[in-house]
Amino acid sequence: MARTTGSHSDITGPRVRAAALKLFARDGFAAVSMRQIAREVGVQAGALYNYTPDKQTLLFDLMRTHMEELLEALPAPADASVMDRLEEFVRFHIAFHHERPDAVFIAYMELRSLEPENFARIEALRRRYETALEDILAAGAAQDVFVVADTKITTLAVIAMLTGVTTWFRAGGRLSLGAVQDQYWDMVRRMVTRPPGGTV
Amino acid sequence: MARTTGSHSDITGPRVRAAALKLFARDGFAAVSMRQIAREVGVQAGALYNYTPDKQTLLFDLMRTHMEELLEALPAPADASVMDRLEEFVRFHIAFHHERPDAVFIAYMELRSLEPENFARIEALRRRYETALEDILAAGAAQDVFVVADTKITTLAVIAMLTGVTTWFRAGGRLSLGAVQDQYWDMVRRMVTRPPGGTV
DNA sequence: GTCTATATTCTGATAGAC
DNA sequence: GTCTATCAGAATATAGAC
Repeated sequence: MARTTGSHSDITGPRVRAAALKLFARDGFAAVSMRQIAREVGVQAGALYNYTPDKQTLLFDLMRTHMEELLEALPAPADASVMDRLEEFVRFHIAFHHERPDAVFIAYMELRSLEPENFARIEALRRRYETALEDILAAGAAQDVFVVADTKITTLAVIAMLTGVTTWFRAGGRLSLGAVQDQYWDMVRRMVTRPPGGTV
Repeated sequence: MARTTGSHSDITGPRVRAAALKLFARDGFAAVSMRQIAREVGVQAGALYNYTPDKQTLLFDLMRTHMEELLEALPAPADASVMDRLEEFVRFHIAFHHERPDAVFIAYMELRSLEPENFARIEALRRRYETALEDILAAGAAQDVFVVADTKITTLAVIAMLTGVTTWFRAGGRLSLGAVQDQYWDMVRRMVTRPPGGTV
């Protein structure tokens, strides 16, 4: 119970964010109190305010950091074929989201907990990510490599499908990450292409 | 402000559930207070407890009702072809969920707000629904009509993809409900089949 | 069946000692 | 930088009048 004195700013800051990430993901932003976060970190509630001006900003910073890391890690448009670029996107999305289940969960479950200004900023980052996929689909459609009736709808459909993986996939289960990536790539590929010789 | 006396049990009960459904969907279970629900209905907070023993039960009843209605409306296994049964499922899912965006949203956003026993009961209903789709896919795979590497994964992928529609589709927008159903059915069909003559 | 009033607990956030 | 103590308000739920 002690821990009465000492400087821990370099350590405590990340621990506050880690605790908030874990608890927000498990119970939801509104259901988690600052005291719960403090207890998880091992400090008193008042000490949290050395690391965030308020609870809302704590949530926003978690979401913004996640989206920025996602965009930074996203493979840049290469001069590879559209088929290879799509495959790369699918595998990237599954792998990246698998490594950060809590952040992913928060990023699209807690959008409604954001105040309007913060919501707009996160939404803008999310759209940039969607656009990366939409660009690939549009390029493939233009080249007649993909059969896509509506690139916007297909973008949303593919992302919804891929993000759903995080709700059930756990390492060490029946399937390896690679096997899951293989299967989803197979489904996405068939979804947007028509094999040579097809009659429909 | 009056409304001081009178019997309204037949009217007020449904209005309490409607208000809770709306507010839970918009702000989340934990973020909505009983006072807010009461204000929406036009009664005092204490009066709500004539219609629900507590807030948790109110949420549970909303979710259970939704899942039961979903299962009841689900087309029964017919002796139609597996292809027709799959198409029927896809169109049904989109149409049914489109009619009840609030209930759908709550049903899979607020699972974590349920106490363990209630969670188990809702989860059981959800699994029955998934099984209906999985049965169709398994039957189609057995008949070599569908190409499905893993029926469980494909089931989850299709449901995630279809449910995602509710996050963006609004009647009166760019696309009609029928057009959306057509496009999703096209994507799902390609996802699980290989056209005759395909070489891969 | 709804009201008013209230018990009890918890909330986010701040002040000041160390 | 963390603690203790506290403020002001809101939370769920209940009791009893009408």
